[in-house]
Amino acid sequence: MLDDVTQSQREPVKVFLVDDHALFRAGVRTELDSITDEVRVVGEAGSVAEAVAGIARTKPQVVLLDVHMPDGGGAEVLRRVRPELPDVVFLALSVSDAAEDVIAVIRAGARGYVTKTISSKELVRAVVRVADGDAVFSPRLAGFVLDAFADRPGSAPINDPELDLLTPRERDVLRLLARGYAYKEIASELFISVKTVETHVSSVLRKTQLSNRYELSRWASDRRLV
Amino acid sequence: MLDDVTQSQREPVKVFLVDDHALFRAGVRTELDSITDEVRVVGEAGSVAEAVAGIARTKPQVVLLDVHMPDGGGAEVLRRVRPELPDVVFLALSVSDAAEDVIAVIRAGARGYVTKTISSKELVRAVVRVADGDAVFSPRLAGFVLDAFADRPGSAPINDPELDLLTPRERDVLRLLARGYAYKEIASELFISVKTVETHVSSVLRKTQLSNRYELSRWASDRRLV
DNA sequence: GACCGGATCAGGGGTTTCCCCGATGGAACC
DNA sequence: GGTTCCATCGGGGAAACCCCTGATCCGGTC
Repeated sequence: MLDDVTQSQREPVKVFLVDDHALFRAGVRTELDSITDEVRVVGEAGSVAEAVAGIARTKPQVVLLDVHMPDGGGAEVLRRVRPELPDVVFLALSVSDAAEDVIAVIRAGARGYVTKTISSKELVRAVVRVADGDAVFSPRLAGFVLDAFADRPGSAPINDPELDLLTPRERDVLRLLARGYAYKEIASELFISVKTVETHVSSVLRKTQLSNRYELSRWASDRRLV
Repeated sequence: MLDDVTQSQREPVKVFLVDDHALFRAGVRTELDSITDEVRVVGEAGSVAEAVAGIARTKPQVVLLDVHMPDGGGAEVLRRVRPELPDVVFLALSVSDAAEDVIAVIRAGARGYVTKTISSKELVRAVVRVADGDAVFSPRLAGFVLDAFADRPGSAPINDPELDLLTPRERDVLRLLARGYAYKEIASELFISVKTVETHVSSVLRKTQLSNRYELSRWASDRRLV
């Protein structure tokens, strides 16, 4: 926020664009390249796989990253690129202003999150700032991260739309499941049959949109259910 | 960052100062009250106890909070005030730019952290922004929070006798396993066959004395391998 | 050169998980 | 008195997981 460094004195910041809409990429590229020489677009990609390869090849300083893409989220790109290239800075650029999207991509290592309502000029400024090591967020979005980071003051295990959907019995099962119990063990613990356990697990998986009990285990521990 | 709301149109933001140096408080109060009518200082305190009482009495929107005080840190004020007055916003204002100070006070619920090198004008702007629900950090400081929040990829996983027993490849497999990847996914990620994945998992289970991959998942996340 | 450990792969077999389907009894709500 | 939701149970099947054994190749070490 307070950096008055004279940008014109240095090399342009090398930027890589990741977004599954070619038209959007073209727009951003044109805007960034035309309005300033502070940034320079060195490559772009329309999928996770392309992004991983393209970033490794072009070695940008900053990656502008769409959060939702057909073959995986922006977080996936982060997870695959960061181990190899820890110095690349990621700035999420998304239509979504949902807290869970922001948190997920920041948790994966992005250093900022701006929505696509941003103007070209502001985007340039945001790119330069993250390249300088600053964090950049659209208004309100930083609060999501801080809330998630802060110790909730007594405010209990966390409330979530998905969590509210679960019935009491489903939570019982989930608690044990997350602790590593096998279905059979859960069954004997709760005095119900394995089949009933399966039914509950199925419901939980469906309601949480997760695909297996391993993710469920992590999901539950994120929510302090264990 | 992008809010162009006309401040002059609304009520001044009510600010409470907490700092153990009376002279510093006087300076801030004079500056804030003189240079603008966007903010108004409604009270001040030189200790944690005074702060808790004063904030409850004056009901400010924003509290400027020193991090280090004789009878407890700023985090202590936060912990005691927030349960009663959840709508009060805290902005840390400190000489320290140490990561642990920043993290501690943000974890306690502060919505920003600026150092005392800030100018009066910038401080006013920072106060207004946090009152608007934005997060405000001096340059570089936000990065500390994001780093602490992000899943750490390289940064010092815990060491353990069992962990030392694992071969590098076994750790690769374990990392993905703990993230909820299926064997098949791990195989394609690491360019090995499912059978090899099974072998590695078996070795890890044997070495860690655990009985299945769910326990393994929790074990790994306890050790920050994920 | 022999030995050992790490990494890779494979076969075979048993267990567990997951996902369809359907069913019953009870409570709550209109 | 029907409808809806919850909790319970089951069959059948596909996929994934776990374990055991055995095998090859490679890079160190003694």
